[in-house]
Amino acid sequence: MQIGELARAARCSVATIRYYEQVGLLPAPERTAGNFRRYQATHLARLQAIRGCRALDLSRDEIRTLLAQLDGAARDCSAIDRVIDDHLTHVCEQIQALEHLRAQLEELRARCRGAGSVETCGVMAGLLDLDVEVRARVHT
Amino acid sequence: MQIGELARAARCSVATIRYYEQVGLLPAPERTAGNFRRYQATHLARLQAIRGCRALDLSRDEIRTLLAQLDGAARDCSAIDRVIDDHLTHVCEQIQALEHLRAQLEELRARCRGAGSVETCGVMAGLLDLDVEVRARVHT
DNA sequence: CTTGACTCTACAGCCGCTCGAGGGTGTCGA
DNA sequence: TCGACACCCTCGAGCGGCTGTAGAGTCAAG
Repeated sequence: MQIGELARAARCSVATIRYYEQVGLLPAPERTAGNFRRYQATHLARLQAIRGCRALDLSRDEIRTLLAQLDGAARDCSAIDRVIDDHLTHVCEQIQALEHLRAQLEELRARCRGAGSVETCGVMAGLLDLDVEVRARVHT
Repeated sequence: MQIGELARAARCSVATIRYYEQVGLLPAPERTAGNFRRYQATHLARLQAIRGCRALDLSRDEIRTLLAQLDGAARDCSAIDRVIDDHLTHVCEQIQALEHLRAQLEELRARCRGAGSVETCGVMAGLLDLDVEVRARVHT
């Protein structure tokens, strides 16, 4: 199986696969005589797991932790659970931050409501009053 | 007012201010004889507006659009409203994507529930089944 | 022998900063 | 006059998770 076929099977781009190899998520496969990567079924399974993790928005490091548990034949799954739990907490925090953001945006938009001019609009003025401390850190 | 004082007033870092200047959000101020930046009150107002926008997670380009409206002495505020509306829509989409993510994570975590070993845990197996197509594009 | 689909490496770019190195400036007190 | 110290300067690299480009090589079919 060469890289394009693997990419189609895992529904990701060829560049993404090479990137995963580069950062050590996907093991480097054997090469053909012409230096093409040749993948086995195990690679597809691992790539699908990685894509699943990314679909859950897990970071590179979190994914590495999970994969290491698989590889290490760990006796219990507590480390796996911890990664999932931590990430769940993180996702909930992000949701809360975004809800806060939405409320602020709605409040801001309400300040305009048909005011014609920039001066009377109140949106730009409202920007100055925002509580920058309670910054919604959406991207982490 | 030099850069450190401005940074304290706007509650951001000195490096951030230099970055905003570099990318054209904040106009380059005058310099002292010793090549230090010297800011006026107008710079603080503009910086606070930028920080307000960032607190709402507006992008560089969205902020540029808003600031251009301010600078251009535009007659009506429809462009401003459009930026806010579009961003609000975007934030709502992000929230929905994250809710979907949370549901998936909770479902995944439920698969373990005290299974001791990695093999019987079901979490790793669950990763393979995730609908990668409906990928929650949280970061845009 | 050529065409065309595929592959290779290496590097730059995106965003919104943040940090570090290696220097200069300006105001104190001793 | 010297040194200590806080502040400032520029330049360049780094983060994550890719994406895109350039320029070259591989391989099967016609």
